[in-house]
Amino acid sequence: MRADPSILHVDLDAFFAAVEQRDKPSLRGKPVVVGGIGLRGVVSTASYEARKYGVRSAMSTAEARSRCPHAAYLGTRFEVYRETSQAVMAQMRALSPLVEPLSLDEAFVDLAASGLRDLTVEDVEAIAADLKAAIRSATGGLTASVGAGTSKLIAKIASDLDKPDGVVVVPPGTEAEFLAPMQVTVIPGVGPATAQRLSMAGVRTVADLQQLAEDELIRQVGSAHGTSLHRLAVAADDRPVVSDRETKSVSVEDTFETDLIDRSLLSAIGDRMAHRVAERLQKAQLSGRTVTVKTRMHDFTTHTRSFTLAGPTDDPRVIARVARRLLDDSDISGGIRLLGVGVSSLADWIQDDLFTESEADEAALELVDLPERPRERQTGYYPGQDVVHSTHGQGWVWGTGRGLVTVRFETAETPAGPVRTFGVDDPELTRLQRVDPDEAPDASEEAADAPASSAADAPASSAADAPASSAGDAPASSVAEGH
DNA sequence: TCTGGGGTCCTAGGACCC
DNA sequence: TCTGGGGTCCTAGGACCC
Repeated sequence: MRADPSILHVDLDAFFAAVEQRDKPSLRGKPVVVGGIGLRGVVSTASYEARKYGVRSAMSTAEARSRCPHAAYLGTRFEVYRETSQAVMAQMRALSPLVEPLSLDEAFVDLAASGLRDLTVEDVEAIAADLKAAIRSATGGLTASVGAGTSKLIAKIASDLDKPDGVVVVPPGTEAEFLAPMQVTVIPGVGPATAQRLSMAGVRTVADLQQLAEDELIRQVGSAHGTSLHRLAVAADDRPVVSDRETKSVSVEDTFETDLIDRSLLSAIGDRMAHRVAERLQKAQLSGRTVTVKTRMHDFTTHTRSFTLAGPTDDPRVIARVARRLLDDSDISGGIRLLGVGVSSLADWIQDDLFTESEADEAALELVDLPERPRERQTGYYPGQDVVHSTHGQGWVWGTGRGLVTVRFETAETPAGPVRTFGVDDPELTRLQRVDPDEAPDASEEAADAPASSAADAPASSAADAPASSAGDAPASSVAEGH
């Protein structure tokens, strides 16, 4: 823990609504609500005038309308908010090179990184006032609230205490007593579920939390959360300010005005979402291995289905086909209110780097053209030279056409003895690679051990639990086009 | 008046490997 | 005929944040 209050938390006041009021003078001084304006919309930001009527973030727009019918209801204009946010972040970076944005309207600034030493409370108050003025002039009049202290936790909580347009600097050494009288929910990470559990243990304020033994806390809320809460309760927080945090996932989702039940319509929507995700991956020079489809039922229960590819991709067709298959595996009877497509397990290099541009890989791997494309859930035994090195947890990558498929081998017991079978598991990859069977020792063993058997008479049983293939509707050759 | 869209992190079970 | 423990990866779900 540092000795001076050199961590700032800057929070723009009612950001989206303030930008709208800045750009439309007629809205100034009036209640403004920004967010989803459709039937199922929710409020992103309410101006302070609208908050007087009880309108809050995350409230359904329908409820907001009933509380404040005369407010202006506006959809979001993210491009404008992003632009304005960048202007604000630039002001912070002029103050210190170490700025950690948390969202468009919030960031930590570490003053220690700019070489400032032995800052007093008064020093920091002056710096905060200057920063607020700089933000105001750079944004055409937006106000910010600033909190400062010896840690992120204290700075973050402090910025909330004098909103809007305030500055609160917590003197070093007073942190634990500063927190003690507050509700536990002021600690970021303590939401309704955790608060409920804590309250059952008699904990409502941070002072209560300070009294609770760590092992008891861990029993209530789990290991990771318990350990960190036990420390945060006494303001023990040495988390550094980190700029440039890595993106972990990219996703697109949409809530429909009415629940949708038509599979072909949902598939088409999923395709478009996959393309938007791919576009954003490409723009960010990212690619990922895990494709996830999210569905939300009429009763708001939410399900995810995911599939991890052998290698990362940013190809819209690959993402779309995996998503389509995952959606096919999802229960949508009764209709769904939301569909989402996401990609995670991100790499900061793209598929082509791995599969076609790596000299080292070229030596061991070669593209293989095979005469037939896979039939759906094809089963059978194939000799060693067609079995290629596994890049997937289970099974083998085996080539067909110009696509790359992952097949899962399993042993099925038949009256004639054990037979190796496989299910086409993943026709979504875009490259076929083959290695010398000698370099895939398990593969050649399989080839030597398994009795020969044609595709026709091998049982499909064990292949049936592999995810359904969409090879039938997607010739593998088309998958590879464009590479 | 029902509950957005974009994320992050954690947990838990099963498979698999050593 | 029984019995390990640890580590990693994958999948699904949940809490939380702005």
